[in-house]
Amino acid sequence: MDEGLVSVDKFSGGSQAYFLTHLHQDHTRGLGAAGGWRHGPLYCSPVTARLLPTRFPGIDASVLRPLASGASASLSLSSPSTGRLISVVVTAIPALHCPGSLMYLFRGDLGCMLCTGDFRWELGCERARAAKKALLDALAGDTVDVLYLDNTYCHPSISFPPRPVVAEQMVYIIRAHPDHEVIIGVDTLGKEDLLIHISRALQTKIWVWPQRLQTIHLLGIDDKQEIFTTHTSLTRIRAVPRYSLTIESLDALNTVCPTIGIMPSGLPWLWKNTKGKTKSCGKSPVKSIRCKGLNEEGAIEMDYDPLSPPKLFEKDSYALPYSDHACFAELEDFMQTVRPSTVIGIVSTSLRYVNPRQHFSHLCGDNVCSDKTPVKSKGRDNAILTPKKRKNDSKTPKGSKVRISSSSLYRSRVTMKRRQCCGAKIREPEEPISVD
DNA sequence: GCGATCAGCT
DNA sequence: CACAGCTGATCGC
Repeated sequence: MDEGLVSVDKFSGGSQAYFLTHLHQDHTRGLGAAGGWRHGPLYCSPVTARLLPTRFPGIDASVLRPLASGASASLSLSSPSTGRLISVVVTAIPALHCPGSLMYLFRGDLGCMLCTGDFRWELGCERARAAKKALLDALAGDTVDVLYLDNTYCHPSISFPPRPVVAEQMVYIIRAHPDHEVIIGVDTLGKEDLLIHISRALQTKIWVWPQRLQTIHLLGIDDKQEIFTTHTSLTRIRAVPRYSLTIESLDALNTVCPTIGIMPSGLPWLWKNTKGKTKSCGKSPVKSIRCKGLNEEGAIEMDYDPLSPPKLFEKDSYALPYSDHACFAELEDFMQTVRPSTVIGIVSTSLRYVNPRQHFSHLCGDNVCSDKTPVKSKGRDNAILTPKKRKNDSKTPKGSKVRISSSSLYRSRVTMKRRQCCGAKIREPEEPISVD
């Protein structure tokens, strides 16, 4: 296969065109290289293009090639080995992972390849049905030779409800704590729909940290500032960086006033109650919930008890299966729809890499072939058609002198700089707990 | 001294 | 466990 042509979510150079699926940090490594991005044209969604300069100030707007959902672009590449022209048409498909997230379908002289990036595939929701139609339209009957699949939750034991259902559960939980402050853990991008739903249902504004509000406004959400605020005095509900929602931070907040924490996440081990039993994928839920108007049947039955959701910690804090990645049934439908010749998972860890072929070989065209998927190192396998020189173990050279002097001063400055650029870690926002 | 990158952690 | 992402240490300019 010809190499050095196109890269998806990989920005180490050596390609002729670059594609960014969405603006989460684990997909943008290499984009912030010194002196700005200059390796080649960078394709992404218009939303991502709008947000990019805030994350990567050095980026030159002239290299950006915004591609709207459903739109196509023609690429004229040249083969690094023969110099011959290679024509490729790329089409952007909504990925429904976070704002601005896309899949990319490549068709042309190299065959047909689909890179999902991270995606969700809730076919009970209109948005996903539209995405499915866009994908089928773009495919136009072609067979996908290689599918690069978001295999984050590629295991039959993993299922979660559509996000609107979980959003309603969240409203339910907050309503059940009318006198509590509420802390919700979120990332730098994503789950805006969830927060908007909560705000509207409870007629309450939601506090976010300043950089998060900037992101929201760049997304074109809440221009009239009716939903989000950076003033804690206006609301009891706060969305804080996910990593800052800890036992310690909740304890600290509870010394001031009663506070619950809510972690919307697909991570299965979070949905355990205090006795350590997994609830939402277990056998007999205590109760189920009906949410009306979410699909044609008018209701979705839930295998989840909204009255006593799993505890995040041993406190009034909850984990909800609100996932921005497809669950197993959704992956199965996706595989059924695409029926690729080959599938490769884009997510892997050193401990557990779930090869999608393990579960979906019957949905692949080449299931007679032996498994040629390379053994994965920790990280994501995002590159396509690029020189596959992945360095697996870059050992840190030892032997340099240990410098101790002024290091603490240096540390704090680094931290301050990062906070200015990326947004601060918020532990006890604007709460006068102990000011010293 | 500074930015980039890695290891470690949640 | 680690979705995505913070933190501190270290490297190289």
